[in-house]
Amino acid sequence: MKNTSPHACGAWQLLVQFFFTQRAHLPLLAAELQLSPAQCHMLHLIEPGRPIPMGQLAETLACDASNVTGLVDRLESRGLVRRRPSAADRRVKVLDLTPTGSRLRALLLDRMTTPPATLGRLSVREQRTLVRILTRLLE
Amino acid sequence: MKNTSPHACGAWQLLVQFFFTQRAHLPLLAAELQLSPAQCHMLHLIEPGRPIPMGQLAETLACDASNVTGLVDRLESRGLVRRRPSAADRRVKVLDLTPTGSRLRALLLDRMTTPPATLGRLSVREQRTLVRILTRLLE
DNA sequence: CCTGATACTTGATGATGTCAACGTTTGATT
DNA sequence: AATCAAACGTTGACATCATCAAGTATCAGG
Repeated sequence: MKNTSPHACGAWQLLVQFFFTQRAHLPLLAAELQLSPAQCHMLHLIEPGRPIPMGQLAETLACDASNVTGLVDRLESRGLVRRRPSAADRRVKVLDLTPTGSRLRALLLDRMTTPPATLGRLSVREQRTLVRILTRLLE
Repeated sequence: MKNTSPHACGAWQLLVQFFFTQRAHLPLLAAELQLSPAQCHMLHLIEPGRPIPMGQLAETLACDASNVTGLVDRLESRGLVRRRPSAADRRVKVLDLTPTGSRLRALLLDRMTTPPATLGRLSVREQRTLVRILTRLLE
């Protein structure tokens, strides 16, 4: 099958390599913002002005719902997030960023998406190619 | 500065996106092998036949040394890893995979590096380009 | 109404991760 | 040679992350 061509495997291995590298860097980056890696992941998923049900977070994180409860408890106690009952279904609670949370999220994304020096080694043309390919890859 | 060109930022944002997606998938993949995400990370770092000091693992994982102690305790109690005193320096303990650990690691890497269907959407030429670019990116 | 399913919470438990303190070993200084 | 500071790994205390089982409240269909 075409998915297991040598080049496809090689590319994916490199992406996995990248994943583990980032996984090791995240705790350091998170600590600078007084956050844990899990909280960074949460903050990344809650877009400002786009309230999201807790259940959907649990599904995206592929974790138990009770885990989300605890994570939101801590984020809420720090004033980063608000819990609101949904108007449509009073079982679901919808999360939204507070202004503080929104600012912290922006800071986090800024730190995370500031490209490392190694990206400067690519030509602009290669950078554009990389964007095009990754876009197709991630849908 | 050239690092913050729009294309470089865009590319890095996509890679961060990829990172969080994988971060959500890892627990599921790990559970199939009766491992935790952290244990997967450890196993990924210990190459068969290449003993590695615990301190080096702590540095690569950017975590406290005592954390490595606990992780290795569990891996060792499951017979995946061996602790040996280093001949050169009796303070350091060197880790090596057992045959069982080596097999499990191979299984893990196989699952992780099996490219998803979306990679099939790229042409072979694009796959090759991706490999070339990522290689430069990750050193 | 019931009844079952869904959404979230709670409590118990284990794994992950940090910090401070400790014992051992090492290397350099004196 | 004796000492002393630094390095390596371990231990214990503690917070967080994560799962499971059980519970409460709400919804939707019969």
